Amino acid sequence: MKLLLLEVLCTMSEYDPSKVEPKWQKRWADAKAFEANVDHTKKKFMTTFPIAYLNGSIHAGHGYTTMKVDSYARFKRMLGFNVVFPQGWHATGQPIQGVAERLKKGDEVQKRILRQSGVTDKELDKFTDPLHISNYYKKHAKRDFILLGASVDWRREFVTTPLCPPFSRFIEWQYETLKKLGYVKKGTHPVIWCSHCQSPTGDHDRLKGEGVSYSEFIVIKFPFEDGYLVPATLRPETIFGVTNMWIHPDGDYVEAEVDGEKWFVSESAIIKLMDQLHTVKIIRKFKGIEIIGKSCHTPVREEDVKILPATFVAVDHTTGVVMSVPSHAPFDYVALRDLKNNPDMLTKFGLASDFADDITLISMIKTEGFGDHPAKDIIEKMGIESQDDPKTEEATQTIYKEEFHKGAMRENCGKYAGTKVSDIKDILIKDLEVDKITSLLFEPAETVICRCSTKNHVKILKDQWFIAYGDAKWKKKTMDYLTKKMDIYPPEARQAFVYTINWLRDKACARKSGLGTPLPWDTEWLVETLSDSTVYMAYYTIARIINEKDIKPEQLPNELFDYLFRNKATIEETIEKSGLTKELIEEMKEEYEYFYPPDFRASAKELIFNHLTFYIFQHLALFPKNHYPLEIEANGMIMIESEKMSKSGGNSVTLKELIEKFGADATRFGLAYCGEGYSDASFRFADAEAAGRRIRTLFNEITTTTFSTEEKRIDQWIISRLQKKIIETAEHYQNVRTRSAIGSGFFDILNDMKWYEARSVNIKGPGYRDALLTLVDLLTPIIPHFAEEVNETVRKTKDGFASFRPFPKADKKRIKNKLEQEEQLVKNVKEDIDGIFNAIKKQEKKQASKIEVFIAPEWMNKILKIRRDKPANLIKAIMEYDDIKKNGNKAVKYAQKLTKHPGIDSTLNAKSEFTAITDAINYFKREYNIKEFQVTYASKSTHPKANVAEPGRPGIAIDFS
RNA sequence: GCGGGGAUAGCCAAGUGGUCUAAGGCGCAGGACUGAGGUUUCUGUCUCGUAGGAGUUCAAGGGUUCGAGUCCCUUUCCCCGCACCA
Repeated sequence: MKLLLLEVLCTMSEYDPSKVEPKWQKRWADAKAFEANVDHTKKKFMTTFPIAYLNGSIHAGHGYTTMKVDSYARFKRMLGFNVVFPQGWHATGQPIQGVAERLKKGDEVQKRILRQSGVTDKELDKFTDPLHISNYYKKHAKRDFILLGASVDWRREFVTTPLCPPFSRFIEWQYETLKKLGYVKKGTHPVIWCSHCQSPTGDHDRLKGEGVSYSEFIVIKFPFEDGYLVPATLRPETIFGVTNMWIHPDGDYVEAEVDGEKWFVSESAIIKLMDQLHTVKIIRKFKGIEIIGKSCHTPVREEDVKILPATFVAVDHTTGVVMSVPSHAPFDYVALRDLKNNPDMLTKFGLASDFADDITLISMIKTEGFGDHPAKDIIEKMGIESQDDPKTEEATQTIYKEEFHKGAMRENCGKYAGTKVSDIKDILIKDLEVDKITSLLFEPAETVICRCSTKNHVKILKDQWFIAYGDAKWKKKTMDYLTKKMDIYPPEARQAFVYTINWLRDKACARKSGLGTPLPWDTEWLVETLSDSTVYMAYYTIARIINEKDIKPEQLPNELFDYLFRNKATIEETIEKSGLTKELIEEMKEEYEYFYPPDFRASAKELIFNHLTFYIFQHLALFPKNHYPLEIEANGMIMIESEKMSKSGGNSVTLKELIEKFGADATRFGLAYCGEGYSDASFRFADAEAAGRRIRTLFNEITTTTFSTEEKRIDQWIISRLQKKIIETAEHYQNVRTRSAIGSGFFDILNDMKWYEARSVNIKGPGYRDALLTLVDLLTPIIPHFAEEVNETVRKTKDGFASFRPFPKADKKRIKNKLEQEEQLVKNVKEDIDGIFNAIKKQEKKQASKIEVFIAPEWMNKILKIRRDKPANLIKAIMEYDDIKKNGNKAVKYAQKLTKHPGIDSTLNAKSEFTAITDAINYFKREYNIKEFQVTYASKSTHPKANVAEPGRPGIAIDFS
């Protein structure tokens, strides 16, 4: 029977998130609580989270950023704003097709990822259809947002690409407008290219060379026979130190007609030259050995140099011809030394054994810390024996770095003498170009091998469509707007925006494969992912009407968008072209004018370098000034238990898994608490679990505690503290610092409540009740389901949601600094007593019989007060007062201590200290289980401990019986 | 390589010169409660210490200062971006 009662009690008080949370999610939906409509009596607030990509489940990372957005949205709602938080989906590009294709091939990793997101084996073969994939993930993603309790207005949903034809129309309008404004134009662009697959090789398509980009090599034309021998180099300035040329004796070379000139290059260079927009015709093929021993002519220095054999020459790299600068290039030095030391390497090719002997090193760069011939020095120092030694590469890097940063051109470099190496490249290239001595050749910085195992080269794509992010005026406008008008959270992220705006060049905005909206004027091209996701937030404002009225793409002509978003077309034209009623069009216009621009947008920080910056650029190009975006938050990545999350690595955690395990509120708490600001966050399961426990016990406490109505001193104290916490917490929310908001709005208040309990035993008064309920309000943006439940069961609110309660307002009149200081003094005294007890070894610790506390004499407070006026000489200043002077040595010592430690201070006077401690006598008696606790003015006692009393730090004497 | 951000105790993290004592959370240990477990709560959690003390610590090394986790320099390591890819 007793057991039964206990169980009943348990179930009664048990807070069960798995029942409470769905209940409130349903009620919010039924009441259309988060559906925001135009309401001119209220200020609007539009907040957005990037459209989620539909190639996988919503995971913890989405959850992390979503919590920044949702808690901010909920905070603003409590401040009285008419908040709209729309959400759409992203399907543009290759990845969704990629999933389908990998699945067709039976890829096991892909199958595992799909199974993890809840796909049964039976359904698996449907996922070979991209459309099915995006629909599937869309459905699940929306469900996950709802399960988390995100306060989204779902009427404004859409998906990119022709999967949602009205949205495609919006993109068509966007790009036609950008083109009209001159921001979209045609151009060429180099890409890493696979000649076998006939397509650019993206990072994910590479067997080798992930993340490798291309470098610009300078091809220099050395007159040779009736044409040119053309080495390619990254260091054109070393042309002043060229002593000979290197050719691989066994290499396949060709004589070819390149843009009307005759070039001698490796056979493998031909395809690169052709793909880099040169006209090329092969005349004949030959082996390298054929021209070894001949001479060519150096441009600039105007001398003949010999062509010599070298095995280190990589024939398939650049042009397969290398100019030799043995003074500064380790490979060249070693190769030359080899030839001189082994005459048979020369005689083998029919050359005289002393053929290379007359070649002397030419030093042409002076670098601090190096001799005349840095290559020679480093080779000898590192003990490199031959040109095939791998250390030679390392030596090359070292010299290149040093010379580039610290080196300057020597006197033998003509008009360039004295120029820094780091500056010369651009100057020299310009000069050489004028004389038509050079040409550009792009080559991957490191070897790139395609999945099809073909070695890749660089191809320059023609007729590419670009967005002119490199446009100087557009950049300046964007930069000005960013620096003058935008709020960026956290502040560190601003640097990244500035950097990105400066660095951006024209960006290719269309591709030929994947999903996407075709460019209206050139339909074989599809607008690519990062380009169709820049201003879609404007579409949210009209999406509700388009969805509800089922408006067809043909009813959305450019004139409509021009009228709505740019004030360009007239209403009459718009009605005529769209066939929509005036009423409907004006309704759309009103929605847009009311809700736009997005006030707030949050995303992971890596998107600053593309998406978030494009977002600013394009808004400035397309929309009127009053509709430019306002605040951006960029957060770090989320890690799980300090490990990077990776889908293929198998430690990816879906949002749904978290919610099933901990409940929505505990998950929200965990996500909000695991990080903030620019550095990476780490989600910890233990934290989410602890949050769940705290929520349950908090609920029990709220529902079961009876409060007294008598307001005591400690109630005033906690209320005073509370006002400060309200101010702090509101500030943290405003700065999107969810972790700090939980710190001040939850943990700090909880600690104050603990102290309150310790001080007042079993009585919980109005202050405690205030703290408890205010805490719930402060946390409503983080744990809304809980807040709703409290609102209903405790506040007995019949209609209206906790989500719309006003955010607590601090009452500054209730802040009592003196009272707080007095309470702090009590805490300090407790800590000191604890310190004393701690210092006594446990086994010898006896029951204390009496504790006596000595309050420092008032003249010491006077010294503190005098010091606050910052006199030049404190000791001199205090001696002008007789009451201090008569304490002589003691006063001087205290003054000296204060000078040494400027931080020591206390503004309470002796009388306040006395009252405060006296008020806490019962507390101390209880805490230490003693009969006698006495407070005495130090001036009235001869006890030795009375002497150590200082303001803010009373003397303490403990008697043991 | 270039640009940006970092490195604080077992873990996460607050802390941009001043109470000679480095918040808070998690975890862990012990006590209380319980038949037990969980919850809750108290105490402890760098070292030494029978009177509130002493010493050592904030990636490493150096410097500035009466005083440095905090400012400066050097080094090492980590994260993000470097594009046509979402």
